[in-house]
Amino acid sequence: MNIGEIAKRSGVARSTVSYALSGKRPVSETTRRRIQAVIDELGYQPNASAKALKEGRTRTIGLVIPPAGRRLTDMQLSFVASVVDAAARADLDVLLSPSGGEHDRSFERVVGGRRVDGVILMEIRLEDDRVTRLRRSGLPFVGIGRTDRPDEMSWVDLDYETLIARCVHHLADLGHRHVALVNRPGELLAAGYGPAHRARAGFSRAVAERGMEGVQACCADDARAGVSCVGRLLADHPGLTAVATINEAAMPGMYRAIERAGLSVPGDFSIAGVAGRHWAENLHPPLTAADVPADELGAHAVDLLVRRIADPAAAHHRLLVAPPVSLRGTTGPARPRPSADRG
Amino acid sequence: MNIGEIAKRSGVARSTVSYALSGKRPVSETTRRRIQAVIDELGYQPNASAKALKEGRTRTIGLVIPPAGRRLTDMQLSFVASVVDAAARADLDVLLSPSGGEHDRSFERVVGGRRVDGVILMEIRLEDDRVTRLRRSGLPFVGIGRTDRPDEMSWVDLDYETLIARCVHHLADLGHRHVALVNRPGELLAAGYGPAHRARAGFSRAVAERGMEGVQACCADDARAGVSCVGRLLADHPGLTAVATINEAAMPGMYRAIERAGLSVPGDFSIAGVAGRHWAENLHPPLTAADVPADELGAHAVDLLVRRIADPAAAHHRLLVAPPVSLRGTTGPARPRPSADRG
DNA sequence: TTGTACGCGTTATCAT
DNA sequence: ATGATAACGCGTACAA
Repeated sequence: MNIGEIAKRSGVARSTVSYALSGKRPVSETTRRRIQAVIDELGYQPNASAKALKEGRTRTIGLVIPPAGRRLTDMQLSFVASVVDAAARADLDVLLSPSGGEHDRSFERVVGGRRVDGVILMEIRLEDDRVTRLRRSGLPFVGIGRTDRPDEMSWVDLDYETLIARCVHHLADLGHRHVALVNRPGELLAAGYGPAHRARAGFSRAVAERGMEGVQACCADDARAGVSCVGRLLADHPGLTAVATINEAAMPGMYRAIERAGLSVPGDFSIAGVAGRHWAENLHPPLTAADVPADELGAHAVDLLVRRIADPAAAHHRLLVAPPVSLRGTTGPARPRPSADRG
Repeated sequence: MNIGEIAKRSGVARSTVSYALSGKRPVSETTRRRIQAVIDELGYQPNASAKALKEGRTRTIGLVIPPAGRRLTDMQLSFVASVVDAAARADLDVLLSPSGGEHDRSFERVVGGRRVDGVILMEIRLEDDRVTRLRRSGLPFVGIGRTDRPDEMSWVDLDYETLIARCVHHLADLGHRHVALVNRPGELLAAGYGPAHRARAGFSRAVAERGMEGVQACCADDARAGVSCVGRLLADHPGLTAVATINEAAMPGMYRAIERAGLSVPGDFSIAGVAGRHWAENLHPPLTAADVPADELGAHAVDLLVRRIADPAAAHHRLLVAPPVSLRGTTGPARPRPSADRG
């Protein structure tokens, strides 16, 4: 079913069908209705490829997500969901590209083949080849996250530095003197993943400001790693009474390790973190955490991208959010650990 | 950068460039290298729309996911992730369409505009307009889930009926005499959502076979609903000692309700369910559940779809899986409930 | 190897 | 207001 067929059956010219659909030239009501009747009958829809080829835009955006194999965290999934929803509201389709590096085939197809009008990039590193590649390509893009040159691109991001600092201050206010940061995986930190670095910085700063003792640990993104990571922290630091963390996926394991050590939360040990609201609420007990507004962030990213597509030369926009810490069930006054002789 | 430009700079015809890239006609090694040099220098990649227009295929598959607003369950997200990964391995891109009904704009764009070579459909209902629409369109498609006419399409699915029956039998073996089924939301059941209906059937059958007393409840897909649903079940049925469930998202709430009733798991009360392995393991205590192999199912769906695209006339294929129940920490011998006078 | 028609929708032009 | 015609976007594949 193509436009020529519709024209033939309606007894009009191809161009008339096109104009009837686009309204870019007046078409009499009678012919318009006749054409529409045929279209409805045959269920015609213009070929998206032909349209894209002619118009030079695809009405599709690319969403670059962390690559295969690695399991996405709840927060990342929330971003994906919110981007897809926001795009659908703007009548944009979303093409997913699970790509980590610049030379990923999927990434190259999406960026190089003009399959999309713009790209939303997730899990950005401080230095990121994909950002370089996208800038070189001239394709509009928006980061969920940012590089170490934040003024050179549009982005939305969480202020992990502030958030972790707030967690530490909250714990300090409760009397905790010895806290740990459970960070994202060491590979990510080594690869220059921004949130991991910024969480570090915020933690170090806050700990110094409050004259506390702080330890940092990296932890893989899963429950098992959370168990061993916190298990080790508890064993190595008898004075430790609290943990701050940005590692969502490890949280269930962290709870387990604390329980296995014979400690209760929040009676003997406190946890504060950064997580999506649902995730924090589903933990048991519910986690005191800065609630990440993934929905708004994703929607905002789409919004920025749509604007950038409309005017690629416009100034860059940024949005850095630092949601407040919601007090739930996992932080309480510091109490020396039962088996801790020193600390 | 288009193929004409490459041809000009290489001093050859456009078609020669095309043949040099596709290898569908011999091109002398010297010219091939000259062309390649120009391509590398300019970073040329063929325009995907033009290619799709000419070839009649997009090398893209559509993935229809549950629509906006409703939060996707962990299992649904696992399906999405596995489909995207499997597609990437096959060098296929994935276009996401968050659509519930047939008249969804996004759905129509994807199906009607020939934007994709095939479609994977999630959360299928026993009678599903989208299936009708897809069949009418002639576009190859594969279901993750199936309608009540399972022989008319290709699909992969979980055998919820068997799985829930197994959970019930497991509970019966442990001496439980009075169990409840916590199903998916009532709207889904009313809308004819297959898994909800099949879970019902499996539950009723197994309960009858073992001469048990069974109650059924629908529950929204979130923890809060889980709390109130199980809270009500516990209050209304003093003899109840176990729950079987397919409602992942409600599970954390179910745990909470049981705890609030002063019962321990699995000492006083047992839970068995159907869930992704990660989800089951992350619960506290880890859930005894049939571990849904979402990765394999998603990959298999992509595989079926690829085959269907290659040969749309081929016979339909199906895959019904019933993974075994992994015993974890939530089921134990039946024990009359502390406050239960009758039972 | 080259020239060219084709896939399909859009839009400008000239004419009615 | 509408028709007829053709150019265009870009890659592919057949005939020459």
